[in-house]
This record gives sequence, structure tokens and C-alpha cells, in this order.
Amino acid sequence: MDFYKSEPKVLLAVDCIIFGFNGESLEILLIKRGFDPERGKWSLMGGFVQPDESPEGAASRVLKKLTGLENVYMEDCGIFGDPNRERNGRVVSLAYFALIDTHQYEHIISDEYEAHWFPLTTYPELIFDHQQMIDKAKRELRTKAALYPILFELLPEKFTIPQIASLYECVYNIELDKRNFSRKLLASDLIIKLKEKDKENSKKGAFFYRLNTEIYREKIMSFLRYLPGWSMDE
Amino acid sequence: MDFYKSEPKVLLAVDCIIFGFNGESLEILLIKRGFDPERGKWSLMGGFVQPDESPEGAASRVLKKLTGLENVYMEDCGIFGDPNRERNGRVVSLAYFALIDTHQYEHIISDEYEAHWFPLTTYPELIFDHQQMIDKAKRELRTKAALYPILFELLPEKFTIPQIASLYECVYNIELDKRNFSRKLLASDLIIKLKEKDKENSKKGAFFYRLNTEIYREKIMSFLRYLPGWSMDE
DNA sequence: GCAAAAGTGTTTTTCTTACACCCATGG
DNA sequence: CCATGGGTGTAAGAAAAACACTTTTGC
Repeated sequence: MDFYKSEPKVLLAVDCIIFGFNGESLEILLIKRGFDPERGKWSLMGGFVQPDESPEGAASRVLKKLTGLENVYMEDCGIFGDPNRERNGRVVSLAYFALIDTHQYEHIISDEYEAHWFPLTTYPELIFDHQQMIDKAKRELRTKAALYPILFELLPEKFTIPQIASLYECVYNIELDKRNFSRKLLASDLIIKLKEKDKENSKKGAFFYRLNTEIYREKIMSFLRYLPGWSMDE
Repeated sequence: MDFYKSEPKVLLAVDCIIFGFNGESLEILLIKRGFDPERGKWSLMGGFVQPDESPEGAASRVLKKLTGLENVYMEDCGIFGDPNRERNGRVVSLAYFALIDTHQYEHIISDEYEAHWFPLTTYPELIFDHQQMIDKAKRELRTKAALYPILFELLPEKFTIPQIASLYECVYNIELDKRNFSRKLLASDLIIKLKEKDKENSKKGAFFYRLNTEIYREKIMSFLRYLPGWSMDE
């Protein structure tokens, strides 16, 4: 039964790039390590894959431990396994990015970890190759979000069109014509208008919308516009 | 120095989804296992990550061992680590897809492995979760190729426009208007016309082209058309 | 000379972009 | 009553799609 006895084993870790959007800027959640090695330095939240769990499971566990959140959108976004990436022995790390709405992030158990949100434009130096992980996660996020409407995962249930627009502006570091953006989005049938208005950010107030989950599920699987009338599931 | 002594180690494998295009159909390269466990069954080519190599390194090594090819386009496309995915103990496997031109595939060391190309439409049942790996690789290939011109990696140095068109048709399972496709491609400046013609596939003959590697390198990093005038590197 | 694939020209339609202008409202 | 962001209308321009038609050549 033990066919692979002679094969080498490695320590397998997961690290989470946790993206959050507060309405103004795109941010990542970092922790100040309270444990060795590299105690006291800033890093991504991570952990080791346990014998009874899958890597995704480990990533979810780690995320929940830090934020208290479950059922969060996560996606693996890279394998970091250079033999010398950690000085303290061989660790292969699987990077996952998570998209959360920062407003849900109240019930944080941050007593245990010294966690802090940083804007993606300025954050402290990080240990190991965590900087590269963030870069990779950013690229993956941009690529994926160009085809699939995953950025909605960063917004609360009720959101306004100006909010989404500014989210896209943050992610791609561009300026959008909000008027055209709004129309394009409405034409996709992805969002449903609500009666309420958000009066926080303007005098006139912007209508709230919610996701049309049916269309969303459809589009999240087939948003490719490069090829004529083609959908992912064939 | 030994901070992680108490953490569990796992066997870490790589499995390669090797895509090839022969001008007619998109195929994958499978091997008939000549070793236990699951001896005699069809599977992806794989191997274990060694202490002195990165996972990408392991994937390249495995690919080279089977095909003799080096410097092949590869990309990780999924982490398969369900605790019960193998009956013979815990193995986490990292899936990589490779794109190769089947015509380069002559110097195969297939004595050691019983390898065979199968069309993506019909191939034998596979061990473990290799079927899911192929599904994932297909999805990733489609997503990536919708934004970046990676499908050229499947073609020989000299190729014709009808060849690329039929490749896209294979990958996305669609029919293209070859006339419009041709113009669109030429407009991108990605390819350079050669003097020669390929007379194999038609009486008139189709001109050969080669990649404009400069434009290629540029586009492979920024082919997103979803957002106005935006490039990946900011 | 005809069948078959390659490739060009042209029209139609659809999508993007730019921007003028109206709307609602808190101060 | 006006400054401010939210939102609609509209017209110009670009890109995609559809398709008629010409080119080349092996048989």
C-alpha cells in the first residue's frame, strides 16, 4: 500500500491575499507576526495544510481565523515553491486571494493577530516572497475581473453604480466615464434597481442596486467577449 | 532554526496536462502507467517535487522526461489536494498545462512510457482526479487564450492563418468566419508574412507567417480589451 | 474548366466614446 | 439658488459581423 515511501515530503503552506474595498480604495489585510520566525514583521496571513484538509480548506480556515468570515470568494493564484524562498527550511506555499466587503469585517478576532488594512498603493515591507504573491494576486484579479464580474464580491449586498465604477477605477488604476459605465452595466442585466437611494455620497443620492444572482452565476461562467457568441460550457 | 518541526508534511506531486495541436484537432498526451499503483491504467504524466527543485521545475523535468522538450510554455492551472483524492495516502498535486507543437514531438523517449496522443473529445478513463484536472486546464486555457495570444505556442514557427483559425475553432468549439478572423489577426501586427506558401492543405496555397516576437511579448502581457486603453503594467 | 480553399472589398450593424444637458437636493 | 454628483440623450467614430466576389491551382 505504501508506494511512495521513498518520495520526499514537504511542508505545504497557504497564504491569503485578502482584498477589501471600503468605497474609496482597494486594500489588503496584513498581520504583524506574533510568532517566530520573522516575529514582529508584516506578512500575509497564512498557515499549514493539515492532513485532513484540502488546501482550499486550509485557506478558508486561515481566513476565518483572522476575519471570522465564511463563504468568502477565494481563488488560488499561484504556487510559490522556490527551494530557497524561506531561510528556515523548505516550504511550498499556495497563494489564495480572497475578496471581501470590508464592512462585513467587524467581528474580527484581531486580538490574536495584529491585523491592519493597508491601501494597495502603500503598505509595509513584507517577509519572504509575500510581495511577489501580492503582485501575482493583483495580476490574476485584473485578468479574471476583465472577463468575469467577480468584483461584485468586494461590495456589500446593496451598492450603487458610482461605487462599482470607483471600484473598477481602483483595480485597474484608470478613470472611467461614469455615464457610459453605468449604461453598459445596466445593459448587462447584472444588477437590479432598488427603491432606496444612497444619500451619503451626494446630494441627489444614487440608487441602490443588488446583484441579479441568476445572471451573475451565468456570467461568472461565461463572460468572454473575445469570441463571437461563445459560452464556457461546451 | 527548526520552527515548523511540529507541522505535518505532505507528498507534493505535479501532473502535466500536455496539449498538442496537429493541424486538425486539439489533443492531450497521456501515458499508460507502467508502475504501481494503478499500473496499466491511463493517466497524466506526473512526478514528485524533489527537495532541490521548485514545482515549476518539477513540471518541466517531468515534461522533458516524457517528450524530450525544453523551454515549453507551461502554466499552473489548479491545486488538487482533497485528502481522499488518492487511495494510497495523502498526495497534493499541482496541475500544470503545457502547450506544445506536436510536430516537434519526434524525439520522444516513449520507450520508457507508453505514451499516446488522444483527441480532447475522446480519451480513455483516467485515474484519480485527472479528469477534473483536464477540465480545469481546458477552462484555464480558454480563459487565458481569450485575453492573451498563447495559442501560438501550439503552432510551429511557420504557420498559416487558416491553421490558427482552426486552432481557435478547436479550443472554443466554435466556427469562425475565416475571412474576418484573418483580417483581425493581421490588424494586430502579431504576425509577419513570409514569402513561402503552404500547399499541403489547399490548391491555391496559404501564405506562411511567423510571430512578431516583439509585439507578441507586449501583447502577452496586455491583451485586455475590456477596459479602455489600459495595460497590465501599472 | 471546375471545385475548393485563400483572401479582398464592401455594406450593415452593433458597440464605444465623447459630451451636451437635465435632475435632485443639501447647504 | 447654486454647486455637486447622478443620470439620460444623442451623435460621431470604431469595431465586429455578414457576405458577395475574386484569386489561384490541382485535378
